Amino acid sequence: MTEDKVKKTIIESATIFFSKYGFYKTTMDEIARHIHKAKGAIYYYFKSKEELFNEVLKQELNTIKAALLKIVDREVEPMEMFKDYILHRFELLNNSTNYHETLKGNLFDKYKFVKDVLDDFHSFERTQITIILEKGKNSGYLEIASINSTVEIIMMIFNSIEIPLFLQDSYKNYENTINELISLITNSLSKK
Amino acid sequence: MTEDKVKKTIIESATIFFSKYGFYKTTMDEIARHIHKAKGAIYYYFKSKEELFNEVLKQELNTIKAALLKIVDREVEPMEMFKDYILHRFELLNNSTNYHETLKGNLFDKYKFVKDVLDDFHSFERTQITIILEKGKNSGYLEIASINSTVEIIMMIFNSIEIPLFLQDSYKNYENTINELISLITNSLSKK
DNA sequence: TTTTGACTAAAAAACCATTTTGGTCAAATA
DNA sequence: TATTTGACCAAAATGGTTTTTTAGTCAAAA
Repeated sequence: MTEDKVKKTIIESATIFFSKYGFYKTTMDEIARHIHKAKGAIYYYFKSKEELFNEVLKQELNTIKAALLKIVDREVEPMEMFKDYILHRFELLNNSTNYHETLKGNLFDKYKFVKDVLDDFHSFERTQITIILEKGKNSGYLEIASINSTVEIIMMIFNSIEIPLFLQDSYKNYENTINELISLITNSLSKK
Repeated sequence: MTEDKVKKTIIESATIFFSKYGFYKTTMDEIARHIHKAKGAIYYYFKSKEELFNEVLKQELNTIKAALLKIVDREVEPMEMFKDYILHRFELLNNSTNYHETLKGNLFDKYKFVKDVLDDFHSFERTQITIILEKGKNSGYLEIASINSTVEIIMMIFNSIEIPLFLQDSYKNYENTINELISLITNSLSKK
C-alpha cells in the first residue's frame, strides 16, 4: 500500500543522512526536504527522531542478520561454518556506518535509545554461535567444556575488538587480524 | 641527593591529584601547593604538565612491568606462567587509575603525548609474551605456527578488552571473564 | 488518510566578559 | 651555583546572555 511506500522513502532518506552525518548532525528537516515532504509528514509515521534512527539501524542489522543466517543454514563442516561466520560478521558490520555511529555513541554514554536494537542483535548472535558450537560438539569436531561460557567470551572478544577495528585505524592490517582471530578461536575449540 | 628528593615529592603529589581528578582537572598550582612549593619550582624539574603526567604514568607502568617480570623470571611450566601473567596483567592494570585515564583519553583522541610511554609498555609486553610462548614451544608444551602473529592477536585482544573491562561496567563478572579468556587462549596454544 | 507549514519550547550555537591556568623569568634565597 | 619564589603574560576555560536552530505539535488543507 501507499503508506508503506512513503515510510520506505523516509527510511531511505534518513539512512543517507544518518550514515553521512550521524544522529546528532542530521536534522529532521533535511531528511524531509530530500523527499520533498514537510517535516510534519515524518511525524505521521514515526513518533520521534530516535524512533526513526532505531528503525534505520534495525533494518541495517536485519540485513546483516539475514546474510549471517544463510551461512548458519548451509550444510558444511561446523569449523568451516564458524570461520565463514566470523569473516562475514566483521565484514558486514564493518560496512554499516550507522552501527559504527552507535558504537561510538555508546562509548560516550549517549545513544541509550538504541539499546533494544543492539540487545536484539547480540541475542541473535549469541543464538547463532551457540548453534554452530553445538553442531560442532555433536558431530565430534569440537571439544567444549561449557558452551555457554565459551559463547560469552567469544561475544565479548567480538564486541571489544570492534572498537579499535572499526573506529580507530590503529591496526594496520584488518584482513590479517581477522584471520588470526579466527585461527586462535578455532584452534582453541577443535579437537587435535 | 636533594634534587631527586624534591622531584620525588613532586611526582608523588602529582600522582595523587592525577589519580583523583585526571589530567585536565588537575592544576599545577594544587600539585605545588600540596608540597608547600611555588608553581615555578615544578618547572625547574619538569618542562611541562604533559611531561609530568608522562613521568607519573611511566612510574606506574614501571611498577607493573617489574611485577610482571618477576612472573616471567620464575621457573614454572610455561602454560602456568602464561596464566599467571594474564591474571596479574589485568589485575595490575585494573588498579592503575592513570592508565584508565589514558585509555579513556585515547578514545577521545586527546592524550597524544602519552604515546611514547604506552608504546614502551606495549613493546615490553610484546617481548614478555614472546618469551613465554617461545619457552612453551621449545619445551614442547605449545604448538604455534607463527609466534609473531600469535603475539600480535593476543596483544590486540588484551588491548581491546580493556575498554569494556576497565571503563564500562557493562560486563558483570570480571573474574569470570578473565578466566574464560585464559582458558580460550591457553587451549588454543597447547598441544592436546 | 495524509500532508502542510506556522508555531512553541527547548536545546545548541554564538558571543562576550571574566577568571583560571600553564608556562616564563628576573630577582631572591640558600 | 642550584633552587625557589611570585609577579606576570597569553591563551584557554568558564559563566552568563542573547540569538539561532531544531525536535516535536497541531489546526487546517488536500
